[in-house]
Amino acid sequence: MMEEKQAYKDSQLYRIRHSTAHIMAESVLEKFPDAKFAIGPAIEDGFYYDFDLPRALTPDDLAEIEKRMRGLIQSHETFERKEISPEEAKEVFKDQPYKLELIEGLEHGGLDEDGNPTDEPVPLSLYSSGAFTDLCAGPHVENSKEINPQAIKLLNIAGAYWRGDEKRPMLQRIYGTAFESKADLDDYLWKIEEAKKRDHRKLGKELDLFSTNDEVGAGLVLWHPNGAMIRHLVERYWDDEHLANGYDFVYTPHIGKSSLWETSGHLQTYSENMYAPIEIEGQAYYIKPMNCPFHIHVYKSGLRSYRDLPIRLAEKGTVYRYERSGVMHGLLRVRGFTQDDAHHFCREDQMSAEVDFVLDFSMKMLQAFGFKKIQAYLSTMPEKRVGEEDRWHAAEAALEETLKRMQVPYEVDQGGGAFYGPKIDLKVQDALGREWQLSTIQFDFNLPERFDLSYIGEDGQPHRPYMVHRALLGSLERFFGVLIEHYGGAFPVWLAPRQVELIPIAERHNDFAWQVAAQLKKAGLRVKVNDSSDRMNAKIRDAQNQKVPYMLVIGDREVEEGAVALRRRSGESLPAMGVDAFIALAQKEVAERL
RNA sequence: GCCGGCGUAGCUCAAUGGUAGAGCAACCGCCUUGUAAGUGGUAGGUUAUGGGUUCGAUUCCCAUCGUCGGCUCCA
Repeated sequence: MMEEKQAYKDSQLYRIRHSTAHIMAESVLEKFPDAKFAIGPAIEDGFYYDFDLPRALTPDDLAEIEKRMRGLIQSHETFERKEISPEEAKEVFKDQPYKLELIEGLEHGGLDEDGNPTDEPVPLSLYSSGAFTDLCAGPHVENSKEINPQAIKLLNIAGAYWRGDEKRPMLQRIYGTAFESKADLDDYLWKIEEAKKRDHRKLGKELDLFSTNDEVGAGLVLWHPNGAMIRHLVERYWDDEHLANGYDFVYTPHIGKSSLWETSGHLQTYSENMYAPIEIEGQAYYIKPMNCPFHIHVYKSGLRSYRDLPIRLAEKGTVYRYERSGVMHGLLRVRGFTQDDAHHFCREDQMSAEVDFVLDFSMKMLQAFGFKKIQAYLSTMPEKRVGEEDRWHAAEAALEETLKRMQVPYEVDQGGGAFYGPKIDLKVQDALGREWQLSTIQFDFNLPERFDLSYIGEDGQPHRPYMVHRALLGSLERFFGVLIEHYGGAFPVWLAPRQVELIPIAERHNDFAWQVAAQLKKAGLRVKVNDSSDRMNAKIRDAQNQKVPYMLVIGDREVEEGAVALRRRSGESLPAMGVDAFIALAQKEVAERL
């Protein structure tokens, strides 16, 4: 991954994108001579440039700028590099406050153009192309004729804080992209279109899976019967697997007294994300943003022996967190959600086996839902932290050794751990190659201290257990959103809310259809009979749009033979088969989770 | 929270400073059908909410709520 990023930075595509950003800035400056410009790097799928402009941009502006860019590209501008001193640079950019700030930073080895800290003063360079000169380290193309004017596209306008700091001015950011060929651009735009078709918010409506509602409140999800059926199936599988793997289930309340959250430290460090307290009988109660303190109290409810460990307490715990109004996004970022949470308590000598177990278990769980490509991220000890250093190192070693042993591809984020412990996050890749973080496995050196957790060791003395938080699916809401997009709404048979749609051709076939439906239901299949007076074609279209995996057409032939004619949602039609044969086929595919 | 856009029937969308229209869906019929939309009719809206400007606001202005694209945040 790291190598890939470096390779991209060295590539011609990167130079094309970065240079296209400059061309864009040139055309924006032509249109708004007083524009102040900030930074304009190439990014993963394109580029952007931030401007401080006298008025808000409109989509029409974008079209106009894009058109002008093509003209500039075709005028074959050369990109010329020049090294200069900070003093010269300040003179060149005397009317550009953002550039002056960058120069200051570079001069003193503060931050570079990407906002990364640099230790030493960086040599300054200018790149000039056409009428535009920018403070820029490059690299660029030599001439704009290397840019294909048919392979550029401006995508959208958005607000962005100067240097990502919400206390600084809000600038206007134009996102765009560029490719080497028109075909590559078209592929990319196709992928964006495809992603729109799979958008879980759109599919959630079309397939009647879930909704949110003004009156209920933002970020609070209503699961409709279809979505709730899928959730039920996910939960049922999750329950079975947990029970088979040494977990104990617990149920805990949704609110707890303020003293609980003081002990846990959440009131001191997490209150910004917590809902306001509920006062009753002179006590303040808080809605839980996390399940941990409750699980810890289950642990603490009795004296624990080293023989009792490991203890694995699991709960699909619903939590509420205040999220700022602008950050909610469908099911992926909400205010009320259910974590598939568990806390492991173990001895030091069990830690390695426990980490092995939980990583293996996570991977199997994710794979069961069709996510085959999984990438791990290991985050280690940060500067600001609690807990003894040797415990940190022991935990990090256990995590990393497990990743190696299980040959899971991983990246290390040095110093990226939470203040309370190191962690592994797992990201899955979906059908379009997008990454989504689902699982997290985190050590905690904070709460066991705060709640004074202990177990009695072989030596008769109390010892502090190691504690691990983990969520495998993350939250059921987020997981559902990712699942919808991964399958594009065409859920595998075992998860499809409706597995079979029976399609009688004429009214006289309805009775037989109902008989078949009864048989299928008995066999555990989820079935609907479409006995409306619609034409068969319309019924097929409807079932197809609802992405029902099996459509069973029933006409005179089928009634006579006691058979059904299977059409799959792939469009494949099979010759008529007996009802038992269909049940066997469906049950096999359900068992295989196809 | 911030910048910008948007909010009209269940859904997808149209229209206008003089109290709104289509397609699909729904409902009632007719048709009885062989692998992606048969057909006629009926009903459905305080144009998100609250305030303001105006003789008159759904349209213009303000606020609130929701939502979209980003930023920021993501213990």
